[in-house]
Amino acid sequence: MARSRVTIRDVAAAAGVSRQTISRVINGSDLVSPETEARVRDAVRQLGYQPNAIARSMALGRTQTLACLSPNLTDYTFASVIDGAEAAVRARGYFLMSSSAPDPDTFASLVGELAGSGYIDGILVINPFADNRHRYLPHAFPTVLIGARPRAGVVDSVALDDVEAGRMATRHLWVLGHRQIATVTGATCRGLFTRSIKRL
Amino acid sequence: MARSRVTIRDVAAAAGVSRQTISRVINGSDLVSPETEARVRDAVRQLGYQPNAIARSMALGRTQTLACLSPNLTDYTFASVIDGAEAAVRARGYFLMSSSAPDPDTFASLVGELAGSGYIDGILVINPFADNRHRYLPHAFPTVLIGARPRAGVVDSVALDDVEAGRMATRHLWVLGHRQIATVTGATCRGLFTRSIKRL
DNA sequence: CTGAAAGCGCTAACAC
DNA sequence: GTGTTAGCGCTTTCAG
Repeated sequence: MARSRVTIRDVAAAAGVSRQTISRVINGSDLVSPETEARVRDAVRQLGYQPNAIARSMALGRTQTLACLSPNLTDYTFASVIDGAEAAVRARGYFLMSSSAPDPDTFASLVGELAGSGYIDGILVINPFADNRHRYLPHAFPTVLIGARPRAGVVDSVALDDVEAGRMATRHLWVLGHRQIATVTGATCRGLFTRSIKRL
Repeated sequence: MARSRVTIRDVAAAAGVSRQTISRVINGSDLVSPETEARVRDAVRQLGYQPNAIARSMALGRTQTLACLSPNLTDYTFASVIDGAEAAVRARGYFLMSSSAPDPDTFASLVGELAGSGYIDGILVINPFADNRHRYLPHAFPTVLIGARPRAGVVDSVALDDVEAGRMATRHLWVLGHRQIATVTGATCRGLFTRSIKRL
């Protein structure tokens, strides 16, 4: 188990240097002599050392982990966004912890728990205006809204211009010569699409 | 930010007791006098204290966090499983960090990183036999396979009896009097379904 | 019932 | 270049 794993101390002993030097090598500091570095890397390899992320987070005050909250995980649109977010996040050396909050209450308590526990460096909120959950957005905590309308204003947000998207799709069909164009939507966006088409 | 938050120290000072006592109250130890406890709870509330999960993990040697790895997040079946797992996990006071590993390589590196970093107490693997990724399952690390065939054996696993499920569905239709029964599937399970129907 | 001391594994700030 | 000294915030002995 995690408890029994080899620590920076063991590596230091094996390489005959101080822990600090190990830390330097691990974090790519360039103030280490090439030979020392080589010796350290050897020790690391032989002992199968992997730095403990928790201890690191503790010392650094940040966890390299982001949370992503969405109403649910099964909605294909949400899932796609999360998938993309995860790839982007990981490419930058972060982890993503995705959770779903079906209702505002769950959302509120999750946000409180996540933002307050120190487990997370920032939060991504998908569909922040669903059932008024934006009222429970974390205060003074790094947050990005996804799928927010641009009006979000105060916080950073990624918005999709649904109206323009509809217009583009319709125009495409129109250009192809189609004149009988139907749209299948849910209740909420029906109005937008209709308007979009009219204005073409 | 996390760094500026109120710590157990502040609460201790405010309540006029030692940190240890705060810790006891937080963790529901019963060796604290009712009045002390009340005083502590007051201080906690007034200062808006929330224990730091990282520090806690550090001291405890576990993180109360599980990881769930699936080939992707957008497959409805996977997403449903994750959604369920998350609810179950949370109900037991854990967090769930779901990640997707589209290919065996990603899977292998993710597993190594997660299992070795101390960030995670255990791993859930969805569809462990997809593209042979079971070869890269973590060694000596708490793991549960989901969607594994019962033959998994060595590790704990949750299996779905696809054949019996198909049989049940078909029988249901049969009983209703239907005789023309079709099945729409992907390439991999076609054989199973066909057999299931034949044996009815 | 409560407190004091030590330590989890790592990194930052200073020496040398 | 490299080592030493302090912590990060919490919990666990072990004393009182």
